[in-house]
Amino acid sequence: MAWREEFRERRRDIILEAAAAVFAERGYQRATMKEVAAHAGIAPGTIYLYFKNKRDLLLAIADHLITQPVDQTLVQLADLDTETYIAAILQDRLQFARRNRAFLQALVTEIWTDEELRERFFTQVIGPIFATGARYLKDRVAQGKLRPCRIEIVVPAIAGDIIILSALRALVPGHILAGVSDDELVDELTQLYLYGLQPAPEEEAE
Amino acid sequence: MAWREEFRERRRDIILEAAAAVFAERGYQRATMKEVAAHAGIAPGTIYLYFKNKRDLLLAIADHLITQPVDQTLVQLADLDTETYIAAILQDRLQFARRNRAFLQALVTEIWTDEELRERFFTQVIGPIFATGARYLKDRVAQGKLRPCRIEIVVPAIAGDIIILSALRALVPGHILAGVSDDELVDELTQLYLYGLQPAPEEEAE
DNA sequence: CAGGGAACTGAACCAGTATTCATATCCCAG
DNA sequence: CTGGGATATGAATACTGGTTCAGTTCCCTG
Repeated sequence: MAWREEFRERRRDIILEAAAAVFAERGYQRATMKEVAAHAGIAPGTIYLYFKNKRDLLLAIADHLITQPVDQTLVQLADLDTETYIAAILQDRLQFARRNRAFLQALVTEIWTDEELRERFFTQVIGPIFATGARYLKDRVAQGKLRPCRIEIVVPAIAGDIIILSALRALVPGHILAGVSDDELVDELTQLYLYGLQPAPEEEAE
Repeated sequence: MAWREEFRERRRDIILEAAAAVFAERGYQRATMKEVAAHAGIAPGTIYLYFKNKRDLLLAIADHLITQPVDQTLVQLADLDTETYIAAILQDRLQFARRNRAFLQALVTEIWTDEELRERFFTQVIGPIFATGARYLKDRVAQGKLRPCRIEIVVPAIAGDIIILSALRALVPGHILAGVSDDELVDELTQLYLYGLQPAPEEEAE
């Protein structure tokens, strides 16, 4: 009997992924239930056996992100030296963005105008990520390994930057960041955040 | 006779601003022409005497941003020292974002799913801004006043960061960047981009 | 003051779409 | 094989909202 449950669960996932794909492609508002159904290979009516309505589908997309195992990676890496750690964070954010591209983009189109969705997303998804970063940074500063800084500004700056840059790259591949790879992006930003734009002092050879 | 033209022009602006406000508030898709009309204090039909259709209204919003005088500020400031200049850029971007909040936010909701709009926005608005920044940075690097870096990454990083942070602040004032002022934001980011997170060498007292 | 053109109005139209539900299909237990 | 519960279907429904246009108002000109 239990396998029935599982089957149902799997089908729900299929619909959810189809919805994410279509919403990401066309935006939540202009995407139609018919399109979502077609993409999932089912009839429109079937969706309503798994989700209350269109909006419920959107909220489920948010929940999907929320309930994802939060990156233990970041916690485990806390002993690495700063440079490696920052690079690891950036790398990790990039991969998260890539793995969940459709889900994230589906949300992005609605976040700006949907109070409830925004609230959910920021407290449940973004908040914990920032908290992890903040904890690490605070430690390092306390140890004198990083200069004192306003952590509540620096953390969103770093985490936001990598996301926005990869979004830019994906969105307008022709112009901005054309032909820049993940690794190049991570390297350059790591340098920027660690050492800034100051020229290296003369006496310290590379 | 000419004053008639001018009157017409002014009314067009009123409608455009109303549209930007309503689109920003509700998002382009869910905003109705009736709402725009009400906000402008006219009848729905009247809008169509000034704009072809709803989409034309959106494109006009983009054009409004495009035809704004591009910041001579940035060009004029090119002789300042690096720290002042970067702070000035960030300040300038913040003010631009503030002045055009409604127009920008109206676009943001659609950019993700509208190829044409995205193309326009990035080539006409973002492109020139990046170009100015890139030119400056290149000069400085050539003069040895900044370390060599991949300019095509650093410029979007800096320009994007300040925008995303101010957007975050406006969007979720309760959580992220609660109570951080423009000046604090600019100061902290300037330090970050110039000097990074490295602790200051011991021998150099503040 | 009369005539006429320009600007404005908002009710009506119609295309598109979220949701429902009567019907069909599937699949297992008896 | 067969009855029936669960599942799926997609045409029909109801409604929303962009756009039109016949009628009205406004204001200038002669």
